[in-house]
Amino acid sequence: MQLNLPARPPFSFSSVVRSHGWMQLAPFILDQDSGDLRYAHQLASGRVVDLLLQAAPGGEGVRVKTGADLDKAEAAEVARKVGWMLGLDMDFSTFYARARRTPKLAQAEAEARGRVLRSATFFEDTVKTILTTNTSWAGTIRMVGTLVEQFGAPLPDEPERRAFPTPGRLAQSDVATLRNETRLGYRAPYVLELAQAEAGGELDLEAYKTNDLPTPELRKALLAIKGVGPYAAANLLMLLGRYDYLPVDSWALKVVSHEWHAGEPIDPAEVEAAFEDWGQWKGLAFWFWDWDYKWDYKDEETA
DNA sequence: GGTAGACCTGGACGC
DNA sequence: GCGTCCAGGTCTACC
Repeated sequence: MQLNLPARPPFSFSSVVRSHGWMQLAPFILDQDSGDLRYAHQLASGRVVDLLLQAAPGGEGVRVKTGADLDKAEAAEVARKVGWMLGLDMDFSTFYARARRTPKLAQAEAEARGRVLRSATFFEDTVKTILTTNTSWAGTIRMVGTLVEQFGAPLPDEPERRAFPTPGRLAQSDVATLRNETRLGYRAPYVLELAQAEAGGELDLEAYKTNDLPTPELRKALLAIKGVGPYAAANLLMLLGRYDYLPVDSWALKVVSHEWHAGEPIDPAEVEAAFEDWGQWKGLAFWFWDWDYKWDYKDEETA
């Protein structure tokens, strides 16, 4: 079965996929040669499907292929989820108008930068974000991979590949297993607590995708999640399309320091100050800035 | 409100 | 091979 989904121009499938490191995290698999992205996903019905995402001919959208025969409701769910993951209808025209006048962002529109790859559910993105904190990128890849391997539902025709675990499945686990076998370390209780809250209905992360709370209030709600601090909240807000806060981590301190402070140690306030006048586009300007300092997470992975 | 120390893991390094 | 140190954000207790 095949779906062709249009995107608001400008759109580049490759730009979205390579917007950050998510395509290296299970259950995503990126084919480096073709640029195609595979994603195992468990639908609301419980069925696990393999989605092959690729640039549509002409580059104006995305083509979704799956070996599964989807009924009407399942096809609509896949279209909705993929639309969210790739931000197909997002509009960056205001950002581009400003970026055109900024040499370090001059290519943003031509390269269709702005969209960042997201997981199918905000629960998945929240867990993944917690697993990026206080560890190396290789550690994040390992933890997410093990979590999917141990708790994800398998694809019927390819059982070694699994979907990201549902909150309900993770909620049935326990801290000792997550800590010692999944090797999440001290993050184990955070992930378990999050899964239990989501599965029990005390939390509805999926609703965060569409709610219209002012960003500071949404941030406050995210900060109330154990394991989510200022960096993780800003990262999650970016994934929700809110760019008013910067995800200041050690990488941010490094690139800003080399860009404007001759490599001298700086504090988070100086990172914020560097992008203060970008207002609601702060996060995007920061994320797609053409830094002088070229180190990024990929260096660590291939080191 | 600000700060110090603890939390885990894996990699680098010295022996 | 073993032990030690360090980097990576967040939480909690304390001032």
